[in-house]
Amino acid sequence: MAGNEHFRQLLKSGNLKSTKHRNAILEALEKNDVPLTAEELYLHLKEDGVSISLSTVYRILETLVERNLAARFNLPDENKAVYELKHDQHRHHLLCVKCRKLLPVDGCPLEAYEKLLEDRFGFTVKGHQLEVFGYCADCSEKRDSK
Amino acid sequence: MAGNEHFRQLLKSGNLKSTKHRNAILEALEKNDVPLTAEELYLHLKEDGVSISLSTVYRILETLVERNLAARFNLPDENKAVYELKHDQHRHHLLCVKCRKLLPVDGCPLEAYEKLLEDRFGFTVKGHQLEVFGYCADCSEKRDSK
DNA sequence: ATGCAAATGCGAATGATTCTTAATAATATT
DNA sequence: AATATTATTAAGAATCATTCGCATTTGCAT
Repeated sequence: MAGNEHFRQLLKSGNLKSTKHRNAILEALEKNDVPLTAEELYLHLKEDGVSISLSTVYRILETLVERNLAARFNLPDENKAVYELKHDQHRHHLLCVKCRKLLPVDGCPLEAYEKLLEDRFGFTVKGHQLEVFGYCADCSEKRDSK
Repeated sequence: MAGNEHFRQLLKSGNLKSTKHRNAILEALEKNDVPLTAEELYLHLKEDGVSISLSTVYRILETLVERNLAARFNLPDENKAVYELKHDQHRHHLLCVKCRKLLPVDGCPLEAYEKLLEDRFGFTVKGHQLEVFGYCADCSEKRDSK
């Protein structure tokens, strides 16, 4: 129950009641530190002894995204969405196309580019989505030595 | 039938037979110049008098992506995939979150960043996916004047 | 403690995508 | 130009992710 109070605050900041399920989902997202699908979250909670309905998982995630506490996006070649907590530091991910591992990377290279887009196209940038994919260190090694 | 020979070449380059349906899909993708969903393509073809099955559209798109003639990705807040032809110039898109228009932008700001990732994480970058979203010139104006 | 609004469970409904199988069409060969 | 070979397509069923509807339960202000 360590971070419970922390999550309660977070939820209050979005005008949301603090419930067992919401706390559990926030905790799972924080603990894992990589984007997860609704079903992965559902299974993690189950393992932790939290009984929950899959549709509730979806509903909670939708709410968190709505209140800007979480982000939803898609990884390449997947037809399901993943979710992660909004971090202080804006971040992206490296996706290994071989082992499908995800490596979070803090920081972002796009500030200058977005200014350029605003100047050149009169487009008001509100955000972006960037995923980089390739071979992680482990899988690169194996490929090299082959 | 203007570009037929052009598409035939393209398909041959991927070891694919040139068929009415594949040509029609390539033509629709080229003509529209923005990413389209499988269903949008299906409807466009229908309007052009090309009778095709939706599952064939999916299968052809999958094949084109496999052979690296097209790219598949997801736009924010959509749970369906869109497809576009691979262009000579690597490109990204500006998505207007208000009117949902898509504006293609040639060029890419990520070369330096990818080198940095390779150095810092030993990650071998094969590609990336970047979509920028915000308000297009038209929709920005309306917001300003409000 | 009580009541009301918000949250949840459960299963059905929807929407996108993939699969299966029989029929058809595109190419290489004659 | 006809044929054999093999890839491609149609049609709809099946699957998977996600959303919805409604009855029940829970959190929280009073």
